[in-house]
Amino acid sequence: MLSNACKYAIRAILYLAIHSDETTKIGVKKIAEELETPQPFLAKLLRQLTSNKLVSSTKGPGGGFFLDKNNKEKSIWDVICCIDGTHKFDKCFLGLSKCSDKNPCPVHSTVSPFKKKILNEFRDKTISKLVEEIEVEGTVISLKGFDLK
Amino acid sequence: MLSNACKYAIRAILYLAIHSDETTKIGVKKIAEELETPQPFLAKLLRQLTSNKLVSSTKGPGGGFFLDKNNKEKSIWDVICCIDGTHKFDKCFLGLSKCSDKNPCPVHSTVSPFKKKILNEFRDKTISKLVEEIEVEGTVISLKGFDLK
DNA sequence: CACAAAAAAGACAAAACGATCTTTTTTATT
DNA sequence: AATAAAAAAGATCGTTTTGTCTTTTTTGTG
Repeated sequence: MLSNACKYAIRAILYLAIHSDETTKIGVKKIAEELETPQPFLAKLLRQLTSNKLVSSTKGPGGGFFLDKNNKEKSIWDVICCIDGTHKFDKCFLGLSKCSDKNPCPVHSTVSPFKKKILNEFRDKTISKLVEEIEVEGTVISLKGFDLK
Repeated sequence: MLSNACKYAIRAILYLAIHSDETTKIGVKKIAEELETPQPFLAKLLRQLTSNKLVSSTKGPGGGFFLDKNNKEKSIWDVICCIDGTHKFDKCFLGLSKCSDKNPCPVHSTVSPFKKKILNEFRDKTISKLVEEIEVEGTVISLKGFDLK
């Protein structure tokens, strides 16, 4: 479905959304440990996210990554577009370039409704809203080891 | 979502389901041309499908690939398992190994219902049933060039 | 200022995926 | 028996993805 890179990126953003803010910055090392992801690889992804304004960062001692207000108004969809590209969800399930609602492939009617719904959910919900829901529902989870908090 | 290999394989099976039977066998060359897929690559995939009993074949002049009755009772899901592996649809969207209904990741509730439904559709519907539906609905499409028939 | 902590940048390596090419085996036909 | 058509088998190659490593830049602190 998504690339590894994209999965790491989403988890990192959610981690930052929960644990960081303008005054609490977090270094790659810490993030990679908590998420159990390869550290240098994650560093590269964070750079990409930073240069696309999805994450903020400061250098030097006490520096690190964090989400500011603008960053928290972004969506999961923005992250997917940034890492995996825009066409992750609009491509035909069977890879046919001309598949569409009007000219459907044999599985279009099965797959298309779900893709549309998921796309909408990911596109319309901000990171901050998503984190809020997670916390309200009590389903907050440490992304490390995956234990309930 | 699916690998290229798997997309080619599904299209090839559907093509064979529509155009072949025990007495009408089709060679790789023809199939690859019709589906506009790389020929040697498709040949390798057809071998894999054949050795897994999803497709039948005979060698020699007049030989080729076709679907027999058993083959037509298989499902799209069988094809996906054969080419991309069993875990294509049961893995967590964020790649977390321990994600489940009881221990959900932050996007589990969004993604999970859709994955389950699609999985069921692909698993429960036989190739022959699928082709039947396609033909009844009049949405039969040549997989080449993707024009309505 | 010197130092150390951190991100930024980019070169490099390994594995998976996509695709091609050549050779071998089987088999129908003449 | 010879030939040719077809799948089977497997060696090879290029690209993308995944991941590591080293160097540079920035910046806060003693």
